[in-house]
Amino acid sequence: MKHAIETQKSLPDEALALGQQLCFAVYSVAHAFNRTYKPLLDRFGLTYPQYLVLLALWQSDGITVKTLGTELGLDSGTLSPLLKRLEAAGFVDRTRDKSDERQVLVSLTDKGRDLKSEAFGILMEIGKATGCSMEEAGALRDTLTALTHQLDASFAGDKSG
Amino acid sequence: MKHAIETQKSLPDEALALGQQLCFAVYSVAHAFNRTYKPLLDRFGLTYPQYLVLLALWQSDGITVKTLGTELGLDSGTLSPLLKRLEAAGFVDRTRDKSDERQVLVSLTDKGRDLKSEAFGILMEIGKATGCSMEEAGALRDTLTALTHQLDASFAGDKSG
DNA sequence: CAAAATTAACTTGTGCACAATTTAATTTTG
DNA sequence: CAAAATTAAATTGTGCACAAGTTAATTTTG
Repeated sequence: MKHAIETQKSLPDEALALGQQLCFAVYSVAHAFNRTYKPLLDRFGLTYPQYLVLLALWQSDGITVKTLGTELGLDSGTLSPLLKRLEAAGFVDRTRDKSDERQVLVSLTDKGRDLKSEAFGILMEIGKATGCSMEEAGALRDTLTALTHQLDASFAGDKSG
Repeated sequence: MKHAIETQKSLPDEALALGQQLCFAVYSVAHAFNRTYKPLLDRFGLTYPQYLVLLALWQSDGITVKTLGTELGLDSGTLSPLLKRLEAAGFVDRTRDKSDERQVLVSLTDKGRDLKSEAFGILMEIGKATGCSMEEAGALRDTLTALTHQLDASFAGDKSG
């Protein structure tokens, strides 16, 4: 009697297959990117999330942990220990904001700034590994960004409405 | 000599912006899916990776840890503790394979099998949250799956050649 | 202005994810 | 057939990711 007369419209069994799921395709490609980045970042002693933090800082140095978190979609529970490790490795400095002692300003050291020139090389390697043209990559990126916003909106919608 | 003559073409600074990166779009949508699944899975006391394991088992019950790992792209270092938790929660059983004592067979309990009927509802909720038609979702899934294979192939290619 | 509410960062605890190592079983080879 | 190589799981150690709770600074309000 288990899955019974079931779902009427009766989604076929294969609808549940891993290979059918968009979420699993996303999950898998995220891991694949991680694997691809790893050897490139290992040379600098960086993890992928640490590299994302540097990408953010190369665009706007000296921002708060909060701002960094907003850009990356991470909270301080993730960022605090990560930034400590980046500081220990000599890539960033963390200083209390004099005008608001609650905040901590994250800024690049010389070592952190210097690494930026290497990032262009990493970018090219990754671009090559994807096998995508700039246009394809850009289109896919925009599709995924839109999907992220759609999912976040649905999520927020569930809480209130 | 690596990427050598290189930056000649001189990628502009904005090429490094987070919003420009395909990898960051992937990273972000993966987290967005996680957030969307969380309230749906919390009701059953499941995490998202645990749910993926059940999806695999609903298609083919009684497989080895190794086979499960191949399907999910995970190793025993991740799966062993995860499966222990799934067993403790009563969703699966783990038994040594009599014909090859190295292997452990993972099979669904009644409780684990029963949960399958709920999965169709989760599928629908997620589908709704993505705001995609079946066709759009399928096309995006196929694009991402192809990209995963491309990245894995580049990765493997780096090690040998 | 003082009490209450809010905010930013940090801390604690749980659960992936993965590299590296260990242990035990099986297979290959000499 | 025994030694060597391989294989499957599990274990250990590091680093995210996130919920929940803490602390200290700031802002809001009565």
